[in-house]
Amino acid sequence: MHDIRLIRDNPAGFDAGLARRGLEPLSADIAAQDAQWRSVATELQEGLARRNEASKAIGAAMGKGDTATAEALKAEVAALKTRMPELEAQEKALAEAVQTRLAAIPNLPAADVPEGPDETANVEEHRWGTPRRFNFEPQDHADFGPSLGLDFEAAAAMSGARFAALRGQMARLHRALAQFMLDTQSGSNGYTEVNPPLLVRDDAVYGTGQLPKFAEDLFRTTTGHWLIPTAEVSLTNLVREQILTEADLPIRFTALTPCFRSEAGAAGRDTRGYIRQHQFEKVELVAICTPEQAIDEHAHMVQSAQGILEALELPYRRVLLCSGDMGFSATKTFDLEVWLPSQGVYREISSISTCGEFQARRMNARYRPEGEKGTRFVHTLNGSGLAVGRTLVAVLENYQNEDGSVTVPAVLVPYMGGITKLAPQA
RNA sequence: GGAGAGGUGGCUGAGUGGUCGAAAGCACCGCACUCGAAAUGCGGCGUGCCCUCGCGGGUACCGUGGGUUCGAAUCCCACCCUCUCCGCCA
Repeated sequence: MHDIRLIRDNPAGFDAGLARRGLEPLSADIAAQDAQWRSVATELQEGLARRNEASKAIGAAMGKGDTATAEALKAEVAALKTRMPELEAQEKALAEAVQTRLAAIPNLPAADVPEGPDETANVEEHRWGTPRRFNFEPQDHADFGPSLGLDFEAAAAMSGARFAALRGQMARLHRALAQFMLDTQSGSNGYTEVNPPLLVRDDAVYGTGQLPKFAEDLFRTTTGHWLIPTAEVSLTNLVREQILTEADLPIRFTALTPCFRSEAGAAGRDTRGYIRQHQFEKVELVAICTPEQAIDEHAHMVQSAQGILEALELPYRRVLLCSGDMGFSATKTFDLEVWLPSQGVYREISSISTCGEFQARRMNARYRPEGEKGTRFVHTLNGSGLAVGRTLVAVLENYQNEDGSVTVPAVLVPYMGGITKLAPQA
């Protein structure tokens, strides 16, 4: 959510930011709507002021027992009030129109975000690890996975496309990955482990920015709840409508949760394999901090996510997203992409964004700066640390052997009860 | 799901139709006292929005949304949430 004052004060700057996102200028339109609202609001307030004045006089007259004066004043106010309902309705409609307008505008890119229309303009910043040289043709996990317990067929029979069941060693490996990630993030990386709600109300999803624009990407229950598409929603909303103490910041949360996405706009993309599912697990990282802390928190979050890939010895690269490829609420985003040998490409496995006060405004999440009066909006950040399903795919593909087995990464062996290899089950 | 109680400022908590943005206490800030601190005393201290160059003025806000009234924290309706008891349940 943008501050209307910023648009009033610097319309050109606002439109320039939108242009970097590939959007048409909106400031003139919004400013006009806003001016109209203010004029109506002022007129309404003047009417209310006169009414309040007269009502006080009525109270005073009645206190003195002067019924005649009181009755005369009552008649006067009644006449004065005839125009009020209309003005009130107008004011409300105009205020809502401006709000609705603002709520649908994405965050503006930070100054150091490269400009570009789509992912082709993203900038690779860092590369870690060397893709393994196979002395055989590396296979697609969708091909050799099923014999290791990755069951698409049975899941499709009960749930349809984009669902999978993990069995036996495969389920264990998935759990090991999740546990390892959660332990690491809640340990030395300093994120407080949370087990949050997976079903949330409109306000929460609006707060993080998935609503109102992206309802079609979400699942909704018959009770009107939304299934979270990411724990970013639950973790960030942990501070909604709160006034935090500066000394408590930064606050870091992590959670291992299922995520639910309808993938409405992804028809035909990644239909094979375990890359794009309606339901997947993810270890999420969220930070709530002051504006001054945000850059360091972002760096720390990136480190926290990269650390997982490095511990698993999975080659990856870090990409700074260009203005046109960022999500709705982000002002700056790094993606981590892991090497998938079967496709010979790096695929997104984590997205780490700083949102400035964009989400905080929507959630009304503030803090009280020390030695300053009043409150300020917090900054919010979120990132995957990591997507468990996609990490499983990366492990399977990078650690595959010619005989169809998969070596368990060393760091996971303790989580596997000593199992060092997934072997095909005929 | 049923019955009951309740949601008031950063916190605790008064207030059941008018002069209530709201008593009191705590917390916080300033001043006094003190070598300094504590204790004590005095004063200050909510937020959003609109108008104004500014001083300042106006308006809204007592869970949320409607309604009654000249006037609503206070009365009415709906909803949300919390607590207690009962039922059910992993």
